[in-house]
Amino acid sequence: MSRSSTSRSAEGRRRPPTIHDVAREAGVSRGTVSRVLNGGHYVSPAAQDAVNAAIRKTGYVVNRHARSLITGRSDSVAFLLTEPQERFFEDPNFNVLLRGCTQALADRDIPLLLMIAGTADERRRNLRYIEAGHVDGVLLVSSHSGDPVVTQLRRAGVPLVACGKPLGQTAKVGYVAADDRDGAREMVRYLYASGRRRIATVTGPPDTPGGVERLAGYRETLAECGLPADESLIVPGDYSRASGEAAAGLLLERAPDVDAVFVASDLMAQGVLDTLARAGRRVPEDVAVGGFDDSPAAVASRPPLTTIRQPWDRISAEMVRMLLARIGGEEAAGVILPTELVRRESA
Amino acid sequence: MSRSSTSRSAEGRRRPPTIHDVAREAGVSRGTVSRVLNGGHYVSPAAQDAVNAAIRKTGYVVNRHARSLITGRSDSVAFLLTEPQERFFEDPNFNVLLRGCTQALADRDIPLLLMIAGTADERRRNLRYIEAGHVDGVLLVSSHSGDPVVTQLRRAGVPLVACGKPLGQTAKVGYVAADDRDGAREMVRYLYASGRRRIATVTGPPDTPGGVERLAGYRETLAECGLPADESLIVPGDYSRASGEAAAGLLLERAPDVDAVFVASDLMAQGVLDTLARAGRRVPEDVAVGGFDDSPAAVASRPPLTTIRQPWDRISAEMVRMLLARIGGEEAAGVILPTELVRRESA
DNA sequence: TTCTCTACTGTGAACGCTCACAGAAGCATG
DNA sequence: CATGCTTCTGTGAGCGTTCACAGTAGAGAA
Repeated sequence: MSRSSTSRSAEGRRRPPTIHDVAREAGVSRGTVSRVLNGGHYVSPAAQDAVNAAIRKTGYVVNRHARSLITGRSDSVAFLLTEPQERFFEDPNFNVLLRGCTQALADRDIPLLLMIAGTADERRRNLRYIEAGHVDGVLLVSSHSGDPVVTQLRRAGVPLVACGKPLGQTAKVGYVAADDRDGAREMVRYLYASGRRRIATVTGPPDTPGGVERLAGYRETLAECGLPADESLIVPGDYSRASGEAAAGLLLERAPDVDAVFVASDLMAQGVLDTLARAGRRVPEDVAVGGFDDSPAAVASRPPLTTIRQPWDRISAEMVRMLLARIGGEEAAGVILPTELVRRESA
Repeated sequence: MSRSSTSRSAEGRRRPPTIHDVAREAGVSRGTVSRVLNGGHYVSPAAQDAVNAAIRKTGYVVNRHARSLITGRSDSVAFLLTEPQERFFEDPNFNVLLRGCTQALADRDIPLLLMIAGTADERRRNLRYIEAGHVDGVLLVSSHSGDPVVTQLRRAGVPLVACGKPLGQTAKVGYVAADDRDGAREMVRYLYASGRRRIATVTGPPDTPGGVERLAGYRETLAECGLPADESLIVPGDYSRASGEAAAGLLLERAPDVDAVFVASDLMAQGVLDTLARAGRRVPEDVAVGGFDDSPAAVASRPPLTTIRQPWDRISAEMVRMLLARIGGEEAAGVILPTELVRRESA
């Protein structure tokens, strides 16, 4: 009555081989095959070889559903993107990050589930999915602080690693971030060293780590260099190109004698360049412009942007490493990675 | 010996409720709960309500591993990206596509697994994963033709929907594409209608659908309009900005009297604009420039680019719809969606 | 010899679900 | 009153794996 060994239906996919087929082929029991599959401890070399040969011969691939059912692990992780919907997708940094994480996970044979939770409804749905244990951990990319997702996932006990230092409760939340403050310091120091004395800044939103830390670095360095703290030189932005344009306009009005601008993102810096060009200021002769991110836009802009490189490849690799460690039971920790000044023509 | 009902460990996650817990809570059997979960056929209204209440009360979420183990379906699909590694991630079109697919799938509560197969090794690994039945279908984004992945997935009988018409064997492969040829036609017609008579083109690679079809549309329209077919007006590109710059340089050399260029991608069009600006040609007064894609770059470029909009939102929605239909047993089909001319300042 | 220890192997029993089937109840038809 | 149909419900089996446990064989020690 039951189907014959290695049966296949006439049309369609053949029934994939099970651990049982492999065991029969190798002349051992299911248990031994399972042991080979899971590290090969307490397996004789002969059995080991027989099983491996049988796996090759049958084309066996483990059924992850069956495995997950019993182990309680899913061997997959979520890449969860919350908040500002399409914003992230336009951000070149995000691409690099997603790509890096996918790669790092693939190396460990772990699939990545991409989740986008723009609306509250999507957030609820994704949260339910995650809390149901369908993934072992979450890589969280959330721009703004006070994200309710963080709190909920923490409460549910789901291993979590965030990109960028969460501004609120950081306990029990692992994170990997670039050294925003030090990057800002380096840029402002560089502008100062090249002779600039009226150094302005265009900031990011005050509820993002980058908005806070880069501004802090700017302030510290001015003080270090003995320059006066002039609030009219500090203009807020929201990371968008348009806000960079507007900020530069405001700046030229308030402080026409400005000779350098440290802009908290490359995208905004492009807007600043546009406004400066329209106002007839030459870059870098009249005004030096420094960006942040080293996005592709930095190379494409005219003139090419001197900027601070964020080590996205290292960030993604570290996020994955940390998440897997957390899944393995390790405690939460924070890692801050160094940035690097990239000199181009704008400063 | 066994754990008490709804047991929870002191620390860590509590044991999630099973279908059994729900059944007990609702005073019905597992079977009835299962029926409610799967459409509610042959369930009395009273039982229906009791089960739904019990689900809410217990916070039950179906264990997809257990379900998949028996149904043989995984209720997840792969988004498979093959070939040119980071190229795609720099392409804004790709972002929109990925986002659209994630969204469309999320609406149906189906997770998307992101797979990147740049190297042959990654291709092999991902293929093994897919063929093992870990996903129900594949959304394939592959730029170049003759992709071995297509053949292998077809042979394995995995439901497959490609983005863009596969140039090779199209039988049994579903695809969704923009109407490249008609888009090109519309642009060239528009250039002609605005009085241009020396209309050049910068093409995409000849092994991509966009490279072939957009060129064909260009040729057809010139003939229609009674303009001579002048091969010196056709310059090859590879979709990159740099290749656009180079192509425009070559073009100005070969045909200095050119008064319009239809460029097969916005990115290349930006390169063309750069070269034209350096050569002192005004756009659109001296030379009109038309792009293709309507990427964010089209708005950002100076002057803003007249271009052909690809309906990425509809493409992604249709890809998902078609894939699910194929998983449901429907035959492969091809869908071609209309493009749209977007008038800005460059033409 | 006998015992213990180690290295290895096989065997049920789960994991949480769906599916097929059997059966019960209600109602109309012969 | 039996028969059939429809609607609904519960039950046992089994999906493919891992895990705990029981067992075997061989080596070395007493």
